[in-house]
Amino acid sequence: MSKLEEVADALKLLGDRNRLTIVALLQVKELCVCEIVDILKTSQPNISQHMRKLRDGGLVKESRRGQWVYYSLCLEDKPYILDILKEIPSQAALIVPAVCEANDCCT
Amino acid sequence: MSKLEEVADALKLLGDRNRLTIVALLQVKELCVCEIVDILKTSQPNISQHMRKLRDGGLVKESRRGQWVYYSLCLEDKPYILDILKEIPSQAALIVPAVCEANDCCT
DNA sequence: TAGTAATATAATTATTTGCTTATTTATAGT
DNA sequence: ACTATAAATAAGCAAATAATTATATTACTA
Repeated sequence: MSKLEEVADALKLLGDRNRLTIVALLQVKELCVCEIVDILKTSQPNISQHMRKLRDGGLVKESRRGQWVYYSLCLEDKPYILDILKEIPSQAALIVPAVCEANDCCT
Repeated sequence: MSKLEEVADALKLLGDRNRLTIVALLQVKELCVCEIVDILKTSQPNISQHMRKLRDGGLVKESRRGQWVYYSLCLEDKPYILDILKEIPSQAALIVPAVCEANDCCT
């Protein structure tokens, strides 16, 4: 696959409102699936499938800890994506620990 | 529309192999439709429709000169897109003036 | 080890998208 | 005015995509 195609594929991943929000959220801190579901107000399988696409595209990595799967950004080799994220206002305010306090998942 | 949605829409536009190539080509120089058709080896209506999307998304501007419509980049207010384009190898080699010499469109 | 919670996968559906073919509009040249 | 060329638009279609619902997997806990 050419470099251009690689970039196009990454941009296609980010060209979705939900996925771009997820990546922006992960810039604040790593999150578990349940918290992303809670923030984006959509179904758990929907988020699960978005996370798989982001993982297959090499944009995030996962780490299972107990019951929970935590996702974090993986953009060391993709500085242009960080430049894109700089353009987006911080999504930090969306992260409220309600679910996590109930679940004891994210500290 | 939120800033995030604006960025997502722009990235969706660029997340297509043909459109990303077109934008990369326009970084080299403005081009008329017939030359883009020739370079990308696809149909004229296909390119026309891609150009309309890029124009509606504010990424390119057009200028008609005689029979020909020339497109050029319009990215002053979108520096993050220039950062993306830096990631892509120059597509200059794709531009060969065969069609334009026959048509007298691009100098 | 039975039950529960978190996540993933499968199957399905509805929408969107990229492309094709056919037609129309716009401009130039005779 | 008539013809030719460039580009845009319209209509139709197949493939891709985002979402939903249902089910399976994994891990903790009592």
